[in-house]
Amino acid sequence: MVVSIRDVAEHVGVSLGTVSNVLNRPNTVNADMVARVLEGIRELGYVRNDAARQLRAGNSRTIGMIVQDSSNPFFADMARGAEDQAEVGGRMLIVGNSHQSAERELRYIDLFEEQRVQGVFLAPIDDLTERLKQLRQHRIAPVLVQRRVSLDDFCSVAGDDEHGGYLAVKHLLDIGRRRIAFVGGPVSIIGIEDRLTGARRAVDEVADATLEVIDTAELTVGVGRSVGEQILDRDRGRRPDGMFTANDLVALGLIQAFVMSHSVQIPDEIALIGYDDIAFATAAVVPLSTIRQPGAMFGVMGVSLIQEEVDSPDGHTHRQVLFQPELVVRESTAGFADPEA
Amino acid sequence: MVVSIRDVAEHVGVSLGTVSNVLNRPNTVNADMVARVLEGIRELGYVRNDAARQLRAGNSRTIGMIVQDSSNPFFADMARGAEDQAEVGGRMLIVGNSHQSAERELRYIDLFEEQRVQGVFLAPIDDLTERLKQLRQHRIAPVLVQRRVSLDDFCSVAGDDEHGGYLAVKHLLDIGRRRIAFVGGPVSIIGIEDRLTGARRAVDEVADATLEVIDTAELTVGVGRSVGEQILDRDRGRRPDGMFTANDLVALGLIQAFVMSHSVQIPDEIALIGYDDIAFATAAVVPLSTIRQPGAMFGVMGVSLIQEEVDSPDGHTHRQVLFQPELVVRESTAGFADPEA
DNA sequence: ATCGTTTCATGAATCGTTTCATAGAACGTT
DNA sequence: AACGTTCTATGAAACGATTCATGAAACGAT
Repeated sequence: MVVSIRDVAEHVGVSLGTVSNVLNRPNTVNADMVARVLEGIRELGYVRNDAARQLRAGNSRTIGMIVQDSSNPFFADMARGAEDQAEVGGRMLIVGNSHQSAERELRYIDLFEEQRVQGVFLAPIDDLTERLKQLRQHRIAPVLVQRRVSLDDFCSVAGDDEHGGYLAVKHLLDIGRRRIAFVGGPVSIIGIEDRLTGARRAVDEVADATLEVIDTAELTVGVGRSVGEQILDRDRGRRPDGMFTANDLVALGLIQAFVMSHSVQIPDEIALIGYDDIAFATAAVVPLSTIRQPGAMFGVMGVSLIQEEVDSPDGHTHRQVLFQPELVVRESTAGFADPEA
Repeated sequence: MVVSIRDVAEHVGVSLGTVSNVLNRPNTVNADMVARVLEGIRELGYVRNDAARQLRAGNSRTIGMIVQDSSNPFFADMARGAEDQAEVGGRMLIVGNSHQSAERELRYIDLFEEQRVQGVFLAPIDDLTERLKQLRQHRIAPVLVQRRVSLDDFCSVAGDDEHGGYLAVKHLLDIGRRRIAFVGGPVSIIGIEDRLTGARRAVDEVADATLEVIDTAELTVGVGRSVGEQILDRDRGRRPDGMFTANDLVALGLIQAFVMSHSVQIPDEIALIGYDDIAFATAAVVPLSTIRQPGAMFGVMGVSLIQEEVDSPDGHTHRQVLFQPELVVRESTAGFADPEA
């Protein structure tokens, strides 16, 4: 019923080794023999059994990726970039979604290890240094999305979050805001802490500026909305006049809350800036200023680094690729002096 | 170097079959034997080789999914639902992105077939009936996202697009619009044609209503924006007063174009309604009316159907699950009489 | 005719697991 | 003590591919 390489061999009247050679090294086989075998393969509808191939060859052709939140367009962009790059190298990408659960993250790592993927690309929630080193014993190359790791052990891809945070708040200060609020958390999410650090540095440069930190459990539109309502409950004087959110989703939530209330003008009373520059930032009620990160490039580069390590396991030295973020000014902070002007 | 089940057996001093039993049928093994073996597994850092497991067992524990556009939040929702449901059954989901290329779609099908996935969940671009039937020879269950298929051959999941299209345009007519435009295409995308059919039916019910069809090559924000600009180029009298787009992304693009022009009031001059109810529809400049589809449920149900077929291959009869769409009214069509009032 | 090369097909061995028929041990019953 | 049951451990066989040492065939040169 199920056609194996042996069936093809018998059908064509050659040895099974020859069929394998046609599949894997056609140039070592006589041209018309190749043709005959391929014909046989077609006739019998043979499809290679990848499990057997992998068992014997010892390696798979897949790369595993773990994202923390697939409904965040930024991660979706990253995954797309990763997938495109994987395809270039003739590999497949398997994507797992951890939903920011450290447990699910570990489960996926186990799964990927059983599958003997060539590499794992992930933004770790917990500290996984030891676990990831174990992966190496199965010749699996881990690549991280993260800035500060024990640099020597892994390749990594990251945005300069500290600088991004600085840029964002510097911009708020430049347009005259002084009561700054940072909305974000938890610290486990990559780079959040750095963005806050950068924000703090910018605030410290201006004498009368203050920074309030509003901690959140996750970074979603819903969270943004509820933080927004919480702000609306305050007396006007006690509200921030400039808010920097750890990602665009939260900012979009804030915008919704403020606009629906009809009681806060953006950016007049509160200026807003997000992070990532997802596609929907432009389409918001009030188009959102933000710090742009090249999401797809993160993915492309992450997978490239895996491919580098896999293709030359010996002469490989780990690299840390850092992308520079970029300020994008839209209406949620505009109608004022250009920051550079 | 690499630890196999045999190494574990030797290390613990039992037979290799016993180790396998501990892994696969622990209840048939004496309790303290189980403990000793597990201890050995831990000590040696053994990780099961899934390729070997699969080769011998004959089946994989993965399900393949092919999405047409992973950056569309609707598909992202679907993928998330599919993944969650796969995990419930202890399976993994592999997601491939066809970017609406029939060729890439076929490549992924080949790949999935080589991997002997348990099922494939996809919204076919081309007619794949024959190819999908071939998959059955490898006991791979195909499940489609699509309404009209040769019903007997496959399970499928779909939204009632005809009804959805009807609801959308009926709503536009109810608020007094008569010059309706439908924006969407190509027909290859699931359900587009049906949405148009439904739209047409609604228009036909009203004597003085007209329907203009604006065909597009894809369904993205960018396309929406350029259609919007094209509308703006027309004399005011020749513009539609109600527009129905084949998905929310296009509608968001239209909104951007209209709002940026400062020359068209939504919904006063042109009322807009989209399709899918992606999360960002609420957060748009003008919150978008739309036809809601339960994206995650599509994914959950699709994978469930695969599991049904896999778990009882004999007594299986194919099912077609149809989800009813729902009208969601927001500001892009509101400020008028409630459709039901 | 002989020899050396080159080209190319062969098939046994192997990868690491699961399965299953077999048999030994332990226990209760007569 | 003999027998039947139940429980549990054993290890050879099989899954389907790839690899590689081997040798046959074809060819050209001497």
